Amino acid sequence: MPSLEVISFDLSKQLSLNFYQNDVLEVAKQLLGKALIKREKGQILAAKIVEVEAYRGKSDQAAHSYRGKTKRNEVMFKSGGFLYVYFIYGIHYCANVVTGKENDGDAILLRAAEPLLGVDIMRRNRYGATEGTAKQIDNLTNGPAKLAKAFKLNGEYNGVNLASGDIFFIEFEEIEKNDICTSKRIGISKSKDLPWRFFIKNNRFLSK
DNA sequence: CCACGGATTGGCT
DNA sequence: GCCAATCCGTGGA
Repeated sequence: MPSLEVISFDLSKQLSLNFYQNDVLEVAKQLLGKALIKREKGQILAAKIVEVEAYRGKSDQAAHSYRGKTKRNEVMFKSGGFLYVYFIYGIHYCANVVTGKENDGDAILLRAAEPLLGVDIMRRNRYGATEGTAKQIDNLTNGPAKLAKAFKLNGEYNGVNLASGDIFFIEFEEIEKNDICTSKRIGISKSKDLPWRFFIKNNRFLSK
């Protein structure tokens, strides 16, 4: 893991829409090692994606899109390259990347990431201005709702274009094929046996 | 119309 | 390990 001081970012390596417009399982694996970037009030937030889950509109009963388009899930039916943010358990937001073609209903849940830049802002977003630096960096973005909160990805960001705004992904780190692990998805009750969770082996920032 | 439960988290026993 | 928090989309009556 590179130290924070020597990381250099090439924001011109922003991924374009065609990156997202492929099969959801392919894009999910390719998203590992990419950096999620958000410009927030002139500052840069960045985190390396270390864990994701794929959801597929057709054939996956756990997908919000499985029963067809509704007001809530309509963004999932766009073509790849949009952000789908949903509200869950009355408290939390979770952020997804829409993939594939229009009306596929496929998306990738961002489950965990490794903070790279803007850690103090992430802390503030997660814990409020008063809690400062006491909280450990490990707990900032190691879960889907934690990541969404650290990046302040709430309902206002549902439907934003990942190739033409202040939120996008860039090339960051190539992940060895042997370091990409697969498992069943977490926390669902339907289609629970599909092996559509992907994560970087032994990474310290995986969800708990 | 109403009841149910969810792609989670954090605090308490 | 267990469970409350707290909203709202969805599905059955």
